[in-house]
Amino acid sequence: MVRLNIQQLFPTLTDLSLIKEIEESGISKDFEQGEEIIRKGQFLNFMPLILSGSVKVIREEEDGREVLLYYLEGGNTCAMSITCCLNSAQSSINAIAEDKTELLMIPLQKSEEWMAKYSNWRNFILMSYANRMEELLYTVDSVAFRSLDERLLKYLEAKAHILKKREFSITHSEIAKELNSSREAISRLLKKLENIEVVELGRNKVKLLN
DNA sequence: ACATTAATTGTGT
DNA sequence: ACACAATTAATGT
Repeated sequence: MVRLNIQQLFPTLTDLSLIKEIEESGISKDFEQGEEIIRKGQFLNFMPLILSGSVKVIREEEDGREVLLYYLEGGNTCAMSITCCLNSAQSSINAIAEDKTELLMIPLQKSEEWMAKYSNWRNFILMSYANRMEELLYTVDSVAFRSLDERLLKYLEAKAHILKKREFSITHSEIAKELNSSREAISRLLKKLENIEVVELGRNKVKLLN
């Protein structure tokens, strides 16, 4: 059943002997919602493939400020871990399970071995790297050029997409933290959105309408 | 059921 | 951004 998952989730991995190797050396690991997967400063000795659930990738400052970089879902891999693994550097980001999440940990040596051995694997890594880069550019310019209300709406939509839910239990200050804004600003914008009938609010609750 | 308290949200400056 | 008010949920009595 792992094989089925891998073929469905990672359609570019067609080489059967590669899939067999992945099955053999991948270690599956479960994370509960909210659990830390990778901490800033940690050394990585594996490459995580996401089988199910979703992961949010956060950039965090020492003073507690943070920005949401992007979400990863089933079929993705963490691009940061690639950079990190190549030069055995410390992680520069935090990754948190946004949902109940299942990962397949690929030992670093295996990944390197497969890079040389399977063009499938090499392309997969390259492509996911390129995709993440794209996502990242998108968030960079939304931070740089978009107003906070646009960002808030995008944030909610991205969250809805990733969690496959339109209603979240989250507080205004948690949202503010992820967008690196203030709680008051978010409260006020959310209320505007509520008046425009775009969202419905409650304590610990934001619901996207439409 | 009611009172107390803590957390979350609202508002004016 | 700050200070404080208001509201809501959780908990104890």
